[in-house]
Amino acid sequence: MPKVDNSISPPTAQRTAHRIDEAKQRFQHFLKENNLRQTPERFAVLDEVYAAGGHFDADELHLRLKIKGGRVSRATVYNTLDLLQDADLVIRHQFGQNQAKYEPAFSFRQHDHLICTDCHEVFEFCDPRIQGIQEMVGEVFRFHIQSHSLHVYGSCERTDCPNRRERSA
Amino acid sequence: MPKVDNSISPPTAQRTAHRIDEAKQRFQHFLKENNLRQTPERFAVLDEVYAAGGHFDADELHLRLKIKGGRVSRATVYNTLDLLQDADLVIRHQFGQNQAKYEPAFSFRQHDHLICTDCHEVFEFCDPRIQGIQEMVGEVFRFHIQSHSLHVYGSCERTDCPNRRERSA
DNA sequence: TTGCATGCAAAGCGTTTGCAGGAGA
DNA sequence: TCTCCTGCAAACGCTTTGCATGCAA
Repeated sequence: MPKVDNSISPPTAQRTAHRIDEAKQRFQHFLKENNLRQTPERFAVLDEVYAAGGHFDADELHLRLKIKGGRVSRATVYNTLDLLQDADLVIRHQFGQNQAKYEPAFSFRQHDHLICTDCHEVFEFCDPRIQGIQEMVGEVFRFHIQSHSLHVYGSCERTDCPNRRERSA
Repeated sequence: MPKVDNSISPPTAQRTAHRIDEAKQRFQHFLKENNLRQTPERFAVLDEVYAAGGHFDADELHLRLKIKGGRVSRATVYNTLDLLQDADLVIRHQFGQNQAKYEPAFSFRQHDHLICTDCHEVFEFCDPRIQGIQEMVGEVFRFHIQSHSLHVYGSCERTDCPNRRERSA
């Protein structure tokens, strides 16, 4: 019986809306705390981050904002993503060379990533043992541990795997 | 009693020499196999990679080669590092945004990395539990697992920690 | 002799920065 | 009003590419 858990359920529309509200409040609070301005651009970025949910990169986000009619510049997208990181509202992952991705931080729980080397699709999993490893490393090296990133790379075994679709591309 | 192991012993001069020989043979074999040319530049890069040992980035390596009087271009350094990766003679790690580092692959054993967020120094550790996690993730998602990277980030607890020296820089 | 490998410099890519204009507070 | 924030474009750092020359086979 594997301890690895891949039962991260997808969000319902209701839960998504609630998450956005929660995130918005937290961002407002963060901006006020730090004497930063509440601009429409910043909230547009936050909305888009939480509306879409999954993993995305900065340029994807910029494009989505453009399509929705907003006129938020690339610089502002990057700037706001930094703020959201500081506010613990998004997490940044470096999946490889020139493959930085972000995801909303109000996730259902802490998780790690499995990346398909064929199509770069990202899956999530949880394993409680990682917490233990992290704690022990901190003890042994006398480090104050802030975070970890575990990326497992591989390719799907099933020939009909949907994430093979982009293989030829 | 922690299972985490940080007893990776440093190489002796003798062992280093042996490792270089082994690596050189393997590289020769690899080049022949793939109908690639055995150029002095390629072996100069290999030598320098194994002579220094630890983690390094492409530009550091290029600089070291320049200092030693060689005239290997940046392009060739990158090209050769790619070949060495294909030959399983170096491993590339992406420790963060614009922080790609390489290390010789004939290491003493498989290990993961602890990165100081103050000075970016990299420490190595081993934990057998990671192997188990990797296998289970492969099973659950039906993936053929190729590799993993576990990076733990934190800062040292001791005020006299040597890796704080660059903190002000 | 043949064509792969090299050095150089220019281009590429994602990200950051500088600056003038615009809008929160 | 007074800054901070924004958009734009140019700069940035690392890496890759194009092209003429050089050298391994």
